[in-house]
Amino acid sequence: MPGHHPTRSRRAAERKGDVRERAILDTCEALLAHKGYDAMTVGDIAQGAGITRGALYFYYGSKQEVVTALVARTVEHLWERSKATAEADEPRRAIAAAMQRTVELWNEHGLVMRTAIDLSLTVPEIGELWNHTADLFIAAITAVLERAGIQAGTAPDQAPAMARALCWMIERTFYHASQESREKLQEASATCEHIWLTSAGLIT
Amino acid sequence: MPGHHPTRSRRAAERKGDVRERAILDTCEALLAHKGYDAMTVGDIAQGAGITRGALYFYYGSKQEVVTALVARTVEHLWERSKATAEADEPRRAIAAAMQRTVELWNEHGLVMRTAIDLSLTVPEIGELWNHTADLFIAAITAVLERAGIQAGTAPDQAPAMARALCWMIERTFYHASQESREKLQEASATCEHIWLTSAGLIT
DNA sequence: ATAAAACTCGACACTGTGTAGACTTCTTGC
DNA sequence: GCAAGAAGTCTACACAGTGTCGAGTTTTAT
Repeated sequence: MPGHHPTRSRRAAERKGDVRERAILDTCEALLAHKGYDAMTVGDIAQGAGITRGALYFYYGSKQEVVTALVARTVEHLWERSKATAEADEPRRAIAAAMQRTVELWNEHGLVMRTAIDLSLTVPEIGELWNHTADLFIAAITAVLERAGIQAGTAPDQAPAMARALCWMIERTFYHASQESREKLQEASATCEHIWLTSAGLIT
Repeated sequence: MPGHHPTRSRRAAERKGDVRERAILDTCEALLAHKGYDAMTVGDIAQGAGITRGALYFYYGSKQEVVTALVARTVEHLWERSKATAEADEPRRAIAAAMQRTVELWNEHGLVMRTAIDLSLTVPEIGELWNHTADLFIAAITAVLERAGIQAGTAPDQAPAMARALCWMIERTFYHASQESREKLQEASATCEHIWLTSAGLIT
């Protein structure tokens, strides 16, 4: 998204602009925390990053672009973190592990994730980013369900459709719980895990 | 929310202002459909309702107030519609009925409901309206779960917590599906119903 | 018929956005 | 070590949308 770096030479580690870019994103994240997206102006971001509005527009073309970059940075971290999924595990264990990892992700990045969800509709690029992320999770859930004996297929009571619904359940439940406290998040996780297990036929 | 009607006499059926108010809300709903909340300006709304911006501010203090009123109108309709719930029915039948009714609600009011959800965070009044609505649904789901034999209590695998998660699952799944098509909505409904039944222990 | 209310309008001040152009500071090839 | 150009920074401006004000017009009740 940073628009103006046509040729970045091979050894110029840490240009001044890279530091600024990071400062902008960090400031944006901080502001998001106590002002919220709407209240936060690009002037605020610039000031927080120690530059003027004009200078900020050198790096990002708009407020939306800044936030999009922030979401992209975070989401990238999510993927990184989730790549190491113990896919080949026994279903019950896989589910527990997945839920635990998700709790950690929301504890660390809840704020940005909530913002991403909120802006999915209005900022198409963020929507795409978030949908892609959701699809990864849905695929993972589908895999576990199938390994637990749920039929693969496109009917509403078969693995992919159920995985989609379960994914949205987790997203939404965590979205709300992460606004409250870490304890609520942990409880919410237990509830979601229970429903997931039941749906997979792993609890009578 | 219409701020300036200190005394409305008892028989004055259909003041001019009432008609305007309705026109404003209708226009707002229409604009929401093809422009979206952000793109829609209060000038647009006023123009659509056949008055000037200045006149609109006589009825509503801001764009947010207009949309809040629209959401309130719709949500009131939801409650109306849901009061007639066949609470005393056999669980399986109650679940099927509830899901069918929910599909109808989303078919009719999907747009406003989606907007309400999107604005829940940024507009506290809408958030409250929507949370209250959700609580009604959660209570209804809890009742069904308990009648199906799920323990009442506050633990993560007991009725209220599960009802909450199921409610968010339905909300989110319908939110996405209603953006696509009526067919998707129907399928999504089937999936949610299946998970609900399973969680209630009504499907092996 | 008249006074109060309900209602309407155009003009204004303010805030935030995004752009233009001039200026300074780094980098790099020679 | 020194030009040339890329990278970075700034002030000033034009513009769009919001919300307010005060002066008017219409409706309603008496």
